[in-house]
Amino acid sequence: MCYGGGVTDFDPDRDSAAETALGEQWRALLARHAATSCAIDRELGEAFGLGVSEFELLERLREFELDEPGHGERAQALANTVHLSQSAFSRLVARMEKAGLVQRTHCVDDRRGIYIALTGEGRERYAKARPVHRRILAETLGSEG
Amino acid sequence: MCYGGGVTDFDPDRDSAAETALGEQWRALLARHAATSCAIDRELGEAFGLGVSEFELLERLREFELDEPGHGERAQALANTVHLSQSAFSRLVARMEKAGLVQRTHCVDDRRGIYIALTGEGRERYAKARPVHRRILAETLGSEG
DNA sequence: GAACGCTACATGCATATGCATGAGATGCAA
DNA sequence: TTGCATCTCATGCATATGCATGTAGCGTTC
Repeated sequence: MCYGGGVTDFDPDRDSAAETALGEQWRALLARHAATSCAIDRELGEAFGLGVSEFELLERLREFELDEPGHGERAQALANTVHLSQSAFSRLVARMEKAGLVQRTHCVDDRRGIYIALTGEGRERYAKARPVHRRILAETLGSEG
Repeated sequence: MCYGGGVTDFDPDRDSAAETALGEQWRALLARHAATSCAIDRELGEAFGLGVSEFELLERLREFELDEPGHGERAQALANTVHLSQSAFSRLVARMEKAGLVQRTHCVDDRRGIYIALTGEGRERYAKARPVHRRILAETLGSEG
């Protein structure tokens, strides 16, 4: 009889149960990420000229600012929080400085580093964009458990 | 005394509890997505010349193929599954055809549409890449709950 | 203090992406 | 049949990204 196959069967075209679960988790993550970041890019882009990365950076800067009002934050400390390569982060900051949302200043104690700080315009733009951002999160993440 | 503030206080710089939860969920999603897709791009890129989108397309094609061996799948049906714009999807298929992984054929019943099918090389590449992909998912998604 | 390695950020280059548009095919209406 | 709207995929263009590299400043060793 066929006894003996059971759970030890191996089919190279089939995942194990654990693999299947992870695969579904990954697909769900991809779908959510696409839907949400797409909506953010579209709505915040149209209304405020911001993308996902731009908004994230504004938000981190605002948090740092509330936490410790000062001269801004080191670039290195911020780069990790927005999931960009060092070069992409450098350009992101350059774009946003050009747009008047942030300001770069060289550190006095270590002239290799730079501080990045919100401008008034950046603070204002973030305040306006935040409700929209939160609404999008509620719409795209809230209903799906 | 300060009685009377309580839960009705509104601070434009603070989220409600629900907003905070969604915000954290979104940041976690961003972090996981970045870590996982980054690892996939790096490892599958080095070993097999595949990125996240390339692997996803191979996987969908393989699934369709196992489900119903035939002439391939309509482009339109696949485009939605990989979270790309129509133009990006078109170019993805073009790249992969050039690399010998898939094959495009015009539909006979509707000559506007195309069928996309795995080649032998595509099937083989997918079979080799899949264990690596699954391992990365286990490493980046498995441990984080 | 000169030379060396290391760190922090900027930039050249190749590429993947999205939007707008183009090109070909279909179907329907007059 | 002709004309027109629609559909499916491809392509021009602008831009964001990553990798490799460049540039400037720091620290250490001799």
